[in-house]
Amino acid sequence: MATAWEQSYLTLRRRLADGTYPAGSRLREEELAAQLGVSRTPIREALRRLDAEGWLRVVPNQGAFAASWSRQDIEEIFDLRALLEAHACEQAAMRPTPAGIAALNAACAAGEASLPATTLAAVEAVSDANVRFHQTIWEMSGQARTRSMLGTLAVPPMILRNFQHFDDANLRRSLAQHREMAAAIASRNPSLAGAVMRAHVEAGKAIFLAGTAQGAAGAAA
Amino acid sequence: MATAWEQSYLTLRRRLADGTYPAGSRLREEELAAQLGVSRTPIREALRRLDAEGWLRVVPNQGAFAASWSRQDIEEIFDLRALLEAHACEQAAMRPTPAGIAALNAACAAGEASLPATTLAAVEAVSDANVRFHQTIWEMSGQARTRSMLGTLAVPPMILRNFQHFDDANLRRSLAQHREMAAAIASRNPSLAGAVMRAHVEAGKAIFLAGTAQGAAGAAA
DNA sequence: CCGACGTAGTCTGCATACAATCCTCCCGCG
DNA sequence: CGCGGGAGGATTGTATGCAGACTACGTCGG
Repeated sequence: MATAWEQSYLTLRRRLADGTYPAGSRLREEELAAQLGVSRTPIREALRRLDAEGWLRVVPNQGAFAASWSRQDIEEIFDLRALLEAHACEQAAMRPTPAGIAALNAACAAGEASLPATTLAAVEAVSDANVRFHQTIWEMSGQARTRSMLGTLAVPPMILRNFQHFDDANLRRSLAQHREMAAAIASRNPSLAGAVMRAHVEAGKAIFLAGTAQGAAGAAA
Repeated sequence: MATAWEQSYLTLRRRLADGTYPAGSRLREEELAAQLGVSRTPIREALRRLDAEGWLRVVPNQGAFAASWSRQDIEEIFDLRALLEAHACEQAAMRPTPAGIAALNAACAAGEASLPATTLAAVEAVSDANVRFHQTIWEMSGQARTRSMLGTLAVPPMILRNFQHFDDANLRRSLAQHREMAAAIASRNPSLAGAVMRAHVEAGKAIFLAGTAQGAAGAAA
């Protein structure tokens, strides 16, 4: 078993992602400690890291508050994802590994196997495959900082939420782009791979912004 | 006065930047606590944050080790800087403020006033003006995550070290590029501003890599 | 002589206790 | 009735103590 603060960090991050703690809500240390069965010390260390990564905001003497995302935040996050994911994709295409390519194709196949995504479980399956695809590219890029930065951009929860807005055509287009990227990486074509990724993320941004047109994006659970 | 852990964080970060703690060296909690006049608790919280930001690496049950940068790390950092700084520069050029433009011009003037940079103090003065220029652009961009990500890329220490390698011609070219960017931002020309910034960072990368040609970049104090 | 094991020492991980700060609510005053 | 001030409670900030893990060194066996 890993350290208590690391476990707490992972648990809290997952809960922040899935909406267990709504945006803007206050997280009390003692309560979290009781829930996770540890003392306040490791909880505090986990909160410091979550603060550094933008999952929440710690105000001195006031406590931790779950982050909420405004429309401007959403746009910035997608813009940064477009930059960083394209960068990672180009790097991955410069040195593809057989294992990496196999993982990409496996993620593609897993996503396609869940179509048509008519149930929530199927949507989650596609989402999982999607996350695995992107994370595999991050790994293949060999860029440690790029990977960790993408990890702090709340990418997985955003992908999951976004998939609620995808219709069947969007899902198929998204998966087709994954196949395109996998092929471009396998054939060592960085500029193509990067360009497809940029388009892929920009398309996701457009769908996300359309889906939350006038709704309060930050309040979504 | 801020909290003890925040003070400790700032102090330790400065020492990691200026080489007080050499790359790879081990940082013992009790020793740091004694040096900063606090207990181990705030020190530990500061270390967690420095770990999250990449300044050091905390290994469970073994302690914290000051980060060392390989040539590959340096390249990745400059590549990310090129992406993110250009992005910030474009955003700043979309909504320039009078105060921001004034700050940019002031930083330019301060840098130029220290030329020719024949003494170490003059080099540091130019470096300070340089850092202020870049940070002003980050502020003007209004992109909170972009700013914080750039902050984690060890940019200030890298700029300072890099300036040791600049000759007079390089310094003048660098400052001329700053003037170019300031003008492009003032005239609301995002693509020009972003392009100049990309070139600016790429030039810095080339000089840095040439300067540390076969030397151990990570070991540099 | 070299390698493996055991043990003492040191340091980190976590829990607990105490101090300081902030928020809330109530009371008094204008 | 509205507003300012203060006491109480709640919550965070910091210090300390103890237990567990790792390191280093010495010793024993091959």
